[in-house]
Amino acid sequence: MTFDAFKGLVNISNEDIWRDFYRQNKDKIKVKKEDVAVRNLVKISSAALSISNRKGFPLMTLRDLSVESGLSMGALYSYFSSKDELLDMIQQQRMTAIIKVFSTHLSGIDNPAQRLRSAIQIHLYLSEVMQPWFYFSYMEAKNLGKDDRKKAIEAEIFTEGIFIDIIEQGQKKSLFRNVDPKTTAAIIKAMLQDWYLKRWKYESRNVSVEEYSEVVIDFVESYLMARSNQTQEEKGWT
Amino acid sequence: MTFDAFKGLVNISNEDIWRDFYRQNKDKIKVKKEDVAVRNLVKISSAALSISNRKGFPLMTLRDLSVESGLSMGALYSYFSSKDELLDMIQQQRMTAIIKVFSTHLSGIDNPAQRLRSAIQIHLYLSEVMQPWFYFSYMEAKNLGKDDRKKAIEAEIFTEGIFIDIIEQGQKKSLFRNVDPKTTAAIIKAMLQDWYLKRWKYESRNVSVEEYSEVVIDFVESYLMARSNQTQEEKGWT
DNA sequence: TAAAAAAACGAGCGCTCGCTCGATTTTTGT
DNA sequence: ACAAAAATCGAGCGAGCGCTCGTTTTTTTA
Repeated sequence: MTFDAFKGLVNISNEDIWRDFYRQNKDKIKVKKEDVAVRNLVKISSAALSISNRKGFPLMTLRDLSVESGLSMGALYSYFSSKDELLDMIQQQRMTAIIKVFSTHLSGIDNPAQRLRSAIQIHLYLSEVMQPWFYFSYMEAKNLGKDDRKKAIEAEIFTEGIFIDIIEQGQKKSLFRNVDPKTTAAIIKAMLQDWYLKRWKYESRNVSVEEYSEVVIDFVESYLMARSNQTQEEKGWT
Repeated sequence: MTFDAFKGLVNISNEDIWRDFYRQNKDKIKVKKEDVAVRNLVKISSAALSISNRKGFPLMTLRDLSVESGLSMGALYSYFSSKDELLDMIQQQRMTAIIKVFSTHLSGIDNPAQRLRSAIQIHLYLSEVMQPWFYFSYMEAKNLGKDDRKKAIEAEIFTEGIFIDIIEQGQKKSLFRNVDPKTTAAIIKAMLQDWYLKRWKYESRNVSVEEYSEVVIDFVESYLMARSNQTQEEKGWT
């Protein structure tokens, strides 16, 4: 699947995401009219992500946010009750989106090899569509309260778990060699994260998300398919 | 080389590092006696890294630092002239150490395959010895001023450049297949960084730095040695 | 051992932060 | 068109920040 095709499919518009959020949190949000609330939630989250990716969430002041979002201090506090709650809101939205997209796009793919390729591609494409959110969640994870830190770790474990399962399935069917599934999955995650953490690098080198995706898949397949009975002498490594 | 052997060899004690720093910055530091200055610089940097790794540098107050280091506010300002300068000091020290250790341990190794293994191992072992520094530098990079941000990017490019060179050498000698050296090096870096960024994960799974090192080397060798004329049908991937 | 030099001290300054709330503007219902 | 309801406004608050500097304590010198 090309990235453009994926983008059309998921169509995770900020508006949809925040409309859902608003409906689930009508009691907390002081603004009564849905359209007004959704419009401003989109403005607020966009501004918050933009500023945070520039200087980090702790250094973002609510006055910054007020200017960038075009809302007054008071108006901002109609949508959240503290700066920490704003942080929670953004984290929560990202995790919901990840789980939703993964379960949608992986269902029906049974072959472990194909499942692996798809999972890598989905993760990369998703992080490309929602780059600021991914970057934000990763970099600000340690500023969360302990409840939310636990949630962030669960999210890390969730996506890693997808890869662990796939690798174990492939090993059971003797498609992959017997490497440690957990460490392998951890390394795959590291590769996927680099895409949104070092975007400046790949952008300056004109590496597209499709190209990066191919390299990662090739990397992982090479590792999982390497002939384990091949000695180092045969490889010419010594 | 085992990790313990490496640890004995480098012996980068905080004291040595800060003694060098003190001698190079006598003019800026108000304390005249070397032993007193070095002792306190060690205390300050240790405390700063400890607090920062807990809550991040921006959220660390100088009162926190005062309590944890055992020095008064005034005493702290005998060693640096602003919180930003403290950040610079720590960054600067890390980069000096990296360059020093790499050039020492890679000189004399000519075979690209062996050089690759050594470079991976050195990077992992070094980040293990200096974990708080590595973690700190990575996470606080975007809070630097633009001059120092440039330095941080240069450091990223420096280590990546080591791997790019090795890969190109290996390709020239036809030991490695013709993959893109830059993207490959970037992915190797991502693997190496995961070790110090997600230490909690590997610790809880009882993965040692030696074990992780073996997996990364295996991963990278598999990729660089994969037979490019092998079709997907042969691999059984379809 | 007492004067001088060095180091450490910490209350307090000016400032910015997160957040509040009475005043004001905009939208809605009739 | 106008009153009621909803939404927005932004000056101002107390807390806590980075940082200073007159004072005190410790160490060195002779």
